[in-house]
Amino acid sequence: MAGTMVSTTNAQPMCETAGKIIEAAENLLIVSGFSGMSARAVAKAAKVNIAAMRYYFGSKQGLFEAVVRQRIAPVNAERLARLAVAETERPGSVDAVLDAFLLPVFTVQSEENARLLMARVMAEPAEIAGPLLSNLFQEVIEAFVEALHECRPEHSRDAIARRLSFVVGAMSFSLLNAKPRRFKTALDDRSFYEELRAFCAGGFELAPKGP
Amino acid sequence: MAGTMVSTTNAQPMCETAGKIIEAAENLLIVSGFSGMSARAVAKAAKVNIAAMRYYFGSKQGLFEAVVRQRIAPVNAERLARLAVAETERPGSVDAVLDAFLLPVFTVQSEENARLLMARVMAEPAEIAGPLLSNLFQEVIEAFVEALHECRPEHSRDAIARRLSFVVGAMSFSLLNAKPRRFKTALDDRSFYEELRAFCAGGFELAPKGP
DNA sequence: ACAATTTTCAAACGTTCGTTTAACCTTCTA
DNA sequence: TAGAAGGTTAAACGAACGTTTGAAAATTGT
Repeated sequence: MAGTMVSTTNAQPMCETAGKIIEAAENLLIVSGFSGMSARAVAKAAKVNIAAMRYYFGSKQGLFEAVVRQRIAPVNAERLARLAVAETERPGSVDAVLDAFLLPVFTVQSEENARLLMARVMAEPAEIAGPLLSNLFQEVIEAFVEALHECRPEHSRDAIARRLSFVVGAMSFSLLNAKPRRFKTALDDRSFYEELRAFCAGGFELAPKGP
Repeated sequence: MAGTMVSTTNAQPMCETAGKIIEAAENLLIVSGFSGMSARAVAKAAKVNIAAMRYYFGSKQGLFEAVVRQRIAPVNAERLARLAVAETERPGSVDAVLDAFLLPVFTVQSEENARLLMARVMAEPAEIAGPLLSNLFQEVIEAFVEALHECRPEHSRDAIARRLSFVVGAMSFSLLNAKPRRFKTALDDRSFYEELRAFCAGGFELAPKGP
């Protein structure tokens, strides 16, 4: 067997070198995406030999998946935990379910990088991040579609799933474009989150009629 | 001067070779993104010599911009045209403004590729598509922010701009993920559009109170 | 028909890519 | 003290990258 390779499922302390690689890779991933990020650039930014990447993560793709898992898994765990609470304490509330889905993105890791990475990965071509994201999100999506369907049984599960993808898109895209500021908007995280939640919650209301 | 280079502002008939290159580049862009698409792969898919790319478009980046402009410019022109109509015929209607913004994506070019390309480009890292998108969208965004602000003057222009970015994100992301079907949902364009419009329109309503 | 221009081509440019090898250094154990 | 194990390194692998060259082919104008 070649190398030790840090486990992807179990979050062991992780040696200093692997940590530096992950941190550097995350920063480069956010600005350049997977294909635009070179393994050599990661090694240089981490001030580490390039062979260390293979030693710890096997390949560039392995490093990518480690970075993504480390950021997304805790967010999704928190989502499911909050959803369970919401369903017992505020059953039938779309707002509560949306809070359970959206809030962890802003709270479980305080760094902006956590949100930027998530948004960047969501925008990655399917051939790069597709299977990984399917694994990471399948359980969460099923749970939230079911929960939202119970709040709004007049919508089909497919319609709910579509709306949930609108929610994810609204969040991801606006996070990605907060930096370049194509839609000029500087705002603290709290206010931004509340606007996002309000927008998404409104999207689940039944359409009101005419002008 | 080296080569002729097809103009980016003026849509001349364009010779067959340049057309084949654009078409091949578009298909590869959609699935791989800019960094993941190699110029050689484009030449091979277009069954054209690789030097033809430089001859007509100057560089890989030039080809990228030509592809994007050709698809997005007509959509944005139609958006502004429809917005003008909406403002005179249904003043103050958020639905009408959102229709003006969203419908052209689904109508001015019937091919699915047009929508997929737009979504893919929106997800491209800023260092690749940033300046291009700023040029292409600045006028449209300003016009629609202003129009929406007149419909909902209780929201600041910044808040409106943020919500518009939610709209763009909801559309882009759900288009990108319609193929890999992470959010499983197969739907004809018309129904998909109506759900999207309903969701976005709801997002502009004032938040209703609790449960 | 010829000359001028535009378009296409094979071939190679130098660079950078992700990956791999094999040797070296450190640390701990026998 | 010898050796095994884990960690790190410089150096190089072949392949693919975007770009460029210079000349052949095709087209155009006269």
